[in-house]
Amino acid sequence: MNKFKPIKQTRASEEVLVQLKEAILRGHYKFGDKLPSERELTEQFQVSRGVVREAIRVLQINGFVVIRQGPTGGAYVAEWAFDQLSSGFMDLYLSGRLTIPELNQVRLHIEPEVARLAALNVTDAFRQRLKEDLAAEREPTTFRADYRQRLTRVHFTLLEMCGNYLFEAIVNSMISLTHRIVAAIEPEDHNSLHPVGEHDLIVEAVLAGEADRAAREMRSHLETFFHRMHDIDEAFRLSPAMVSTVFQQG
Amino acid sequence: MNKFKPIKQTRASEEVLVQLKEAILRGHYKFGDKLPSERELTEQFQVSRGVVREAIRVLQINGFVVIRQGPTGGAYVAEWAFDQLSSGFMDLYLSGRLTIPELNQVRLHIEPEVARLAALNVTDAFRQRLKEDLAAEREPTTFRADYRQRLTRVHFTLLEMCGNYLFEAIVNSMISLTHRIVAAIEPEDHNSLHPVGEHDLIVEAVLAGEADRAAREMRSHLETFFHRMHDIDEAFRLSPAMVSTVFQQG
DNA sequence: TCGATTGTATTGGTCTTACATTTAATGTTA
DNA sequence: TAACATTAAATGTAAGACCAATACAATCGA
Repeated sequence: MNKFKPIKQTRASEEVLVQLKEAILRGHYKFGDKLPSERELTEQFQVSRGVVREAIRVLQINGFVVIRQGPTGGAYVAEWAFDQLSSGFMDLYLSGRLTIPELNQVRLHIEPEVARLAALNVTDAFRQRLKEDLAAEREPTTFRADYRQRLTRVHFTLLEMCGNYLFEAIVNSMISLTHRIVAAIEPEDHNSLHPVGEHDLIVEAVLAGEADRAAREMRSHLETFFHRMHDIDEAFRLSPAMVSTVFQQG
Repeated sequence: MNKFKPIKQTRASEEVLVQLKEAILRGHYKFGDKLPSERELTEQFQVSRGVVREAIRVLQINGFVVIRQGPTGGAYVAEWAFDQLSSGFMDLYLSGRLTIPELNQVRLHIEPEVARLAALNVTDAFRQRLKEDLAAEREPTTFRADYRQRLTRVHFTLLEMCGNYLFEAIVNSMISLTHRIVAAIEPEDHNSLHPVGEHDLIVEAVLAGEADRAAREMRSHLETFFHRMHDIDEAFRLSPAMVSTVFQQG
C-alpha cells in the first residue's frame, strides 16, 4: 500500500527554466528587459547559483536571452524569432536524416503558395520594398555572403507579405539552411548558381496582384535554382571538406 | 590596427556543447550510447564540472540525451526526432506570435500534399497499417488522451508513407501543437470535435493509389475539423483557465 | 538453498566558497 | 580636456563537499 506521493521528481534547474521561460513567453519580460541577476535569482528561487546558471544557459543557447558581462550586464530578453526552428532543421540535416532533395521538395511546395498569398496582400509599402529589393540585387559587391544576403531579400519580403507567421517561420528557417549548404558548395563564380534577375518575373506578378501567376513564377524560379544546386552538390557530396565546413558555421 | 584575433570569445560551456553535439550528430555516439560521465568529461575537456553540466543540461532539454542517476547512470543518446521543432512551434504559439487560424492554414496547405505523396508510395505493408489504424479508431476507450492518440495514427502513417522526412517533421510537430491546443479546449463530448470515420475516404483513396483524390479528401477532412475547432475555440478564447492549461502541459 | 535485506560503489544533483574576467561608470592626473 | 587608473557589479570558472538515486554484490535468516 503506497499512501504517500514521491516528493521531487523534477530537476531544480528545469523548474527554474520553466518559470523563467513562461515569464518571457507570457510577456512579463519583454524584448530588451533584463532578468534579475544570477545572485538575485538564487535568492528568489532558493536554489544554488549553479542551478540558476543551468537554466539561463538553456535560455541563452535557444536564443531567448543574450548575456552580457560587467555592470549593466545580465540576461537580456532577445528578439527571438526562428532560432529554435532554424537550428532544429539544421540538426536534422547535419545528422543525415534530412537530404537536400527533400528540403527542396518542401520548399517547392510551400513557397509558390507564399508568393500566391503575397500577391493577394500587396500594398504600396510592400510594392516599394520589392522594388528596392530588386535594385539591391544589382548593386556591385565584393563579399559573397553579402551577395547571398541581398539575393534573398525578395524572398523575405514575400514571406512578410503572405501574412502567415508560421509560413514565415518555416520558410525562413529553410532558407537559412539552404544558405548554409550553399555556402559550403558554392563555386567561385557564384553568379552561375543564382544569376541576378531571376526574381523579376515573380515580383512583376506580385506587383500586378496576379496570385496564380506569382505562384507559377516562384515555382519555376525554384526549380531552376534547385536544379543548378543539385548539379553542383554532386561534385561535393561526401567530400569531408564540405561536411566540416557546414559544421563549422555553427 | 588590429592584426590579432581575440583568443576566446566563446564560453567554455558552449565549446563543450558544440563538441558533444557534433559527436552525436556525426554518429560517433549512436542511439542508446552513453556519454562519458561528468567527472570523466571534466578531465577530458579540462574544465570544471559546472561547465560540463551546463552543456549536458542543454543537450537534455533539447532532447538529445536522457539522463539517469546511479551506477550505469549518465547521459544516454536519445532517439531524438522532432522535439526541438515541436517546442519551437509551441513557443511561437504560447508567445502569441502564432494564431490558430495561421496554424490551420499551413496544415491545410501541406497535409493534402502529404496524402497525395502517400498515395503514390503505397505498399502492402502500409496498406495493412492503414487498415489497422482505422480499426483502432473504433475500439472503445475511456481516456480522452488515448482516444486522441488513436485518432491521429492515420495521419502519422501517411506522414511516413509520403517519403519526405521534412514533411514528416513539420507536420508531426504541427499535429502535436494542435493536440495540445485541443486538449485545452476540447469539450466533454469529444466525439463531436472529431467523429470516428472521418478518415475513411482518405484512406480509401490512398489504398487505391488515387493521389489527387486523396489530397482532396484530406483537404475536405481538415476543413471540417478546423471549422469545428474554430467554433469551440471561440468559447474559450482569452479564458485564463485555458491559457494556463496549455502552459501546464510543458 | 532461496529470498529478502543490507551494504557499497558509482553517477548525477545540489550547495558553498573563492577567485577570475569583463566592462560601465567614476574618479584622477597630466 | 583628454588620457589614464580605480572601482564595482555582473557573469565565468574552479574546486570540494555532500546529498540522492540505484545497480550490484554481499550478507543474513528461515
